[in-house]
Amino acid sequence: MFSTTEENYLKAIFSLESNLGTVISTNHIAKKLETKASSVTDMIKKLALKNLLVYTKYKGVSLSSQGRKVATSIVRKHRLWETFLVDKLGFNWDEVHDIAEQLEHIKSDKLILKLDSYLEYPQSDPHGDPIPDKNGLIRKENRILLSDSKKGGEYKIIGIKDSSDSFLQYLDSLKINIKTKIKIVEKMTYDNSILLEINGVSNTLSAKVCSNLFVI
Amino acid sequence: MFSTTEENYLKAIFSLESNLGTVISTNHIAKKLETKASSVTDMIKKLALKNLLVYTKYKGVSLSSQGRKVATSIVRKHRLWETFLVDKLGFNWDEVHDIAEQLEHIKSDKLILKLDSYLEYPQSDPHGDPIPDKNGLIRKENRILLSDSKKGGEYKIIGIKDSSDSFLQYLDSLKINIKTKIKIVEKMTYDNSILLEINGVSNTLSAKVCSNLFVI
DNA sequence: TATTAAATTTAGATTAGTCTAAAAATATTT
DNA sequence: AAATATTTTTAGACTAATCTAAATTTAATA
Repeated sequence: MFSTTEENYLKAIFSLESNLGTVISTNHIAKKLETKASSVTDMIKKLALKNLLVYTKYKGVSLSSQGRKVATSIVRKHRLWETFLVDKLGFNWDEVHDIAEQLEHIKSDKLILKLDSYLEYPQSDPHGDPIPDKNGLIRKENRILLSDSKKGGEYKIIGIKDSSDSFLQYLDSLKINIKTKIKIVEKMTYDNSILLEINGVSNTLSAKVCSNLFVI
Repeated sequence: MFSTTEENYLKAIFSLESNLGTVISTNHIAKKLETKASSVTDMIKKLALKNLLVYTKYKGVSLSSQGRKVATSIVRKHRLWETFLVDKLGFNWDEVHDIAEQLEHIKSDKLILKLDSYLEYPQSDPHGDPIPDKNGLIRKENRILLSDSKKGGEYKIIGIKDSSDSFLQYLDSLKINIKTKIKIVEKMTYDNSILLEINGVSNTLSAKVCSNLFVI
């Protein structure tokens, strides 16, 4: 149906739309996919022709409902495969992105149905990101950033904003994981760092770390 | 390292060499891959340049040890994935070929190590074909064709020669599977069909079926 | 062995995806 | 509002893999 490249463009545009909430420019996509603006122009013309996105010259693109459907189905596959790699094969959460990036393009609806069932219909992937359902619907938690937490409050880590390998490894060293429970001991106004307690152990997290952790 | 297309050529040549035991001609490969001879010439030139096979103009090709290594690693991945699809995801044995055909090209050594371990180091795939080990070594059973069995003998089905969907489905209808035990009641000289017993039930298998089943 | 048939290779074209460099449009700044 | 900077698009070229049609080599046959 669609080439791997086409799927990657749709996924990238979907991700940009979700984060920026605006029409997406050629340069945005080029940066995201580490390619040249001219290549992007070529591809978005092609995707527009297939009615996967709406494109106005010099004005950027936005996904059509059909394009969004394709994009979310790729995201669904990516997150199901990541869950499989961690939960079943025993990979660490910082090792699975590149492999899932390949697996997400395998063409077989039945495979994904069976994988979903085998994993017992997970709601979120190893980084806490929600797994879209068969119809592309993405449940949204009323999560907040750890940086917006309140002193004295008790929270649970439920998502990672920056899922880079280095950040995930740093979280490992801090014994912070999805579902880890924390208590806010103090919020430092000087540098916006937070003093908190994890399993009875005190620790200080920098402002940068706090703005990349979702809690509930 | 290698493109999906290159890998498919190497796999096809490996399969042809295993079956024919000769130097492989351009036309052989073209037929196997359902492509044109001219395309094959282009690709084998390229593979020869990479030292994956030995090519003499107009005389055909044979895999180099390096090429054989790549080919067996693809076969290994294919058969491990087929095993996963049947044993873990619950696919029927006639449904897995096309999906494994895609999965075999996923690039990650660690993934295959972990998959192998997760499947508990299987020796053969759902069709009874041996799974090459990490070094590309393929254990060979001293199996025979059912057509070469002896009257009165007791055997076990251990492999399928023609793994086409339709044959596999026909075997399903006969309740014949890998590991099924059979007893040869009579060998009909007239049409080379065989009368046998499966779990106490008598059945006649045609010469064609018997020449596509491996037993031990 | 000369002729015909079959297999193989070459030449040139095509498609998908990418790139560089130049042109055109839009944004920003003075 | 004019000049400059940035973004975007176009034009033309490149690579990988494929194809058709023609040319060449090898095999088969009379």
